[in-house]
Amino acid sequence: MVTIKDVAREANVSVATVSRVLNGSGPASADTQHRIREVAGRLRYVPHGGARSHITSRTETLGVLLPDLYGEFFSEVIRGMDDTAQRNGFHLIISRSHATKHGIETAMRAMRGRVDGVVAMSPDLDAESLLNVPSTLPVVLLCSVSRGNELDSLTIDNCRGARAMVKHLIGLGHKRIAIIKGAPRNYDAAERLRGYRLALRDAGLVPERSLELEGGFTEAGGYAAVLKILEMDSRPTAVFAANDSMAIGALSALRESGVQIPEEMAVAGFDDIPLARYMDPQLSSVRVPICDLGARAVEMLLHGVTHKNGHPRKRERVQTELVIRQSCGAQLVGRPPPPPPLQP
Amino acid sequence: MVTIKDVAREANVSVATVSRVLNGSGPASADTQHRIREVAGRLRYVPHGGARSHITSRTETLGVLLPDLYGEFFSEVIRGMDDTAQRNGFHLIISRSHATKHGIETAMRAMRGRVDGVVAMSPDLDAESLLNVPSTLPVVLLCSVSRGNELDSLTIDNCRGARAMVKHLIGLGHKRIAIIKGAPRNYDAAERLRGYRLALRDAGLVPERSLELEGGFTEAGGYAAVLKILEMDSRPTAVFAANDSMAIGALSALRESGVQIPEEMAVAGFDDIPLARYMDPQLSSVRVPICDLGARAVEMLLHGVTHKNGHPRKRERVQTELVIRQSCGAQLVGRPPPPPPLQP
DNA sequence: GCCCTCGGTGTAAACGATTACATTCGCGGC
DNA sequence: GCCGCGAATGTAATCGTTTACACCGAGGGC
Repeated sequence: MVTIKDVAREANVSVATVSRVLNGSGPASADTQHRIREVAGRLRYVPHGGARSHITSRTETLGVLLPDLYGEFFSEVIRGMDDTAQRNGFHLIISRSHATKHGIETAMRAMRGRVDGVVAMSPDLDAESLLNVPSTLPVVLLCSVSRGNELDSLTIDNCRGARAMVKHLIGLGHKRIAIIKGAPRNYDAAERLRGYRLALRDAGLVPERSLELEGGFTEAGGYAAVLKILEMDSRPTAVFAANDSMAIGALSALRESGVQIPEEMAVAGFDDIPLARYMDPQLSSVRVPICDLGARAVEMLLHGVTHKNGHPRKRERVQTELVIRQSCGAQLVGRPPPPPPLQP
Repeated sequence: MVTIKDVAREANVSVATVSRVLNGSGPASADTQHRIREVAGRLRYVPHGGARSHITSRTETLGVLLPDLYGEFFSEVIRGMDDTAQRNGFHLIISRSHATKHGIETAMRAMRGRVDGVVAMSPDLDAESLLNVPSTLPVVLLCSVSRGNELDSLTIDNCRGARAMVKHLIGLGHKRIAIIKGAPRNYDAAERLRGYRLALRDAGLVPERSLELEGGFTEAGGYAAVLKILEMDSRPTAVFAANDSMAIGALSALRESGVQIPEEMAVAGFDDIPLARYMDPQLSSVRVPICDLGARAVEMLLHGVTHKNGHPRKRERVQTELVIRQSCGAQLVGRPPPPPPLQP
C-alpha cells in the first residue's frame, strides 16, 4: 500500500510538502506541484482516510442506528440520508440495532471514534439509553423524542395526519371506524392512534377499545386484524390502518372474504408508499415525505456537527398530506379513471 | 473525551497495562485488573475505534456500494448483510454510487483506509472500473460478474428462474408470451431476458422482438408496458415481468382496462417480494432469497478479508424457486383458498 | 549460588496522515 | 549593508491506540 512517504521520497520532497500540495493547503512552486501530482498519479496514491480522520479528528462519517425495518420505508429514508450526506462529503455507517437497550448502547460504543454524529431511529424505545452518550457527540433522534430537550429530534406529524384522515372518513358518513394499530410501544404507532381518537372525539364519537386492533405494521398483521373485524357483531364500515403495509394486508383479507371495497368497507392507510396507487382499489393514504425525512435528519445532524454540538436543541416535525384515492369511497360517484402513473 | 492515558494515570499504571487488561491480551495481577476496570468504568472510557483500527490496520468495517435502489429488494439485502456483518463484529458503510464509472471510482477511493473490504452491487455496469482497486482489497461483486476471474462474485440464477417460469406458462398452454424487461444494460435484466428466450426456444417457439417491452424495473414502467401490449394486433395471452414491481404495475393497468386476470391475460413476476401474495389476484413469481443474498455476499467477503485476499476466486450463484399463485392461471380450476399469511 | 523461566509491568516505536514552527533564500526598502 | 518579509520547504509533534522489547523480581532446578 503506497503512502504519502512513498510519494515524498519519489518526488524528492518532504511529506509535508506532499500533503500541502495535494490538499492545496499551502504554497508550493509550480515545478514542485507538478512533480508531486505526477508521482502521486503514477504510484496510484490514495490517501488513507482513517489516518486522516485520526489527526483531523473529523471522520466525515455519520452513524445511522435503525430498528428492525418495515419494508420500503427504510430504503427511502436511507436514500434521503445518503443523498444529503454525500452532497456534504460525508459517509454513512448503518447499523440495525436489535431494539434492546443493550443493543443500542453497544452500537453507540462501537461508533466512538468512527463517526462525527449519529442519527438514531429507534421508535420502540424511550431513547433514554441514548442519553449516555458523551455530550460532545451530536445526535438526532428520528421518529422519537427525548424526555427533556437534550437531543435534537425530527418526527412525522403522525397525529395530525391520522386525525385528518379519520376526519375525512367521518365526513363520508362513517360512524364506526376501526383502527389497525402499529407496533406496541412505538412512537409513530402511538401518535397515529392518538390522532384517530382525537378525530372521533372531534366529531362527538366515542372511541371504543374493541375497534382498536393490533397489527404490528406488517401485511400479515393487517390481514389478521381484518379477519377479526369481520367476525364482529356490529361490524364497522371503515378501517384505518396505521401504515400502508397493514392496509394492503387488510385489502387482501377483505377481497378474499368477498367484502366490497369501499361499498361495504372503506379502507385507508398511512405513509403512501409508491405501491399504494397500484392497489385494487387504489389505496387512500396519508403521504409521508419519507425521503425528505432522511434528508432533513442528516441536515440537522450536520448542523450539530459543524457547530460542535453547541447549538440550541431543536424539535422539528415534517407534515403529511392526505391522498384520497378509491379505497375510502370518496370518489364513488362516477369513479374517475386513475391518474396516469409517473414515468420512471 | 477520555483516552487510555487518562485511565492509565488515574489507575497508576502505564497505558500498555491498561490496553492489555481491557483486551485481555497479556498477564496482569488480579489487583491491577480490578483497579483498571473500576477506573475505566468510572471515567466512562470508550476506546477510540479509529485509533485502534489505525494501528491494527483492521477497521472491522465493510463497504457496500449500491446502485440506485429498487424498493424493497434493497432493504432486504441490507438486512442480510448487516446481520452477518454484526454477527462477525463488523460494521457496514453504505454508499449509493451514482451509477457512473466516475462515481464508483470516487466511492472506492473514499473507502481506502476505512474498510477491510467491499461488496459492490452495480449491475448496470460491467464493473470494469472496479478492477482499478489495489489487489489487496477484497471485493465481492453482487449481481454482476467481472470479465476475468479477478474478483469474487455472487449472482442470482436469473436465467434458470426465468426459464422455469416461462416454461410453466407454456405448460399452461400459452403460445404468445410477452416480457417486460428490466433496466437496459442491467445484468439481472439481461439474464432474465435470456432465460425467457431460452424457454421459448425449448418449446419450439420463436422469440419476437415486438413482444419484448421496456419496463425499467418500476411499477410505472410495468403499467406503461401493458398499455402498449393491449394495443397490439395479435395480443399475447401472458406477460412475464422481470420483477415484481413491474408485475404490480402491469396488474394495475390490466384491471383498469377491464382485462380479466388470469383468464384473458396471465401475469407472472420475479423476486417474490412479500407483497406479491397480497395482490389481487395473488401474484405468481420467482422467489429470490434476497436476505440470503446479502448474507452470503458478506460471508464471501469476510472469507477474503481473513485470508488477506489470497484465496482462489469464486463465482457463486443463488438459486430461485417457482412460486405459483393465482395470477398465472395454474389454479384456475376450483381456485383454492389462498394460504394463510405468516404471522408477524 | 547460578541460571533460566516466567509473571507482571513499563518504555517507546509504530500506524499515516496534518500542521505548528523553524529554516532557508531571495529581494526590496532604507 | 542591514533588516525584514514572504515564499518555499523541511522537521518534528501530534492524534489514541497496540505491541515488540526490555526490565525486574521471584521461584525452582541443579
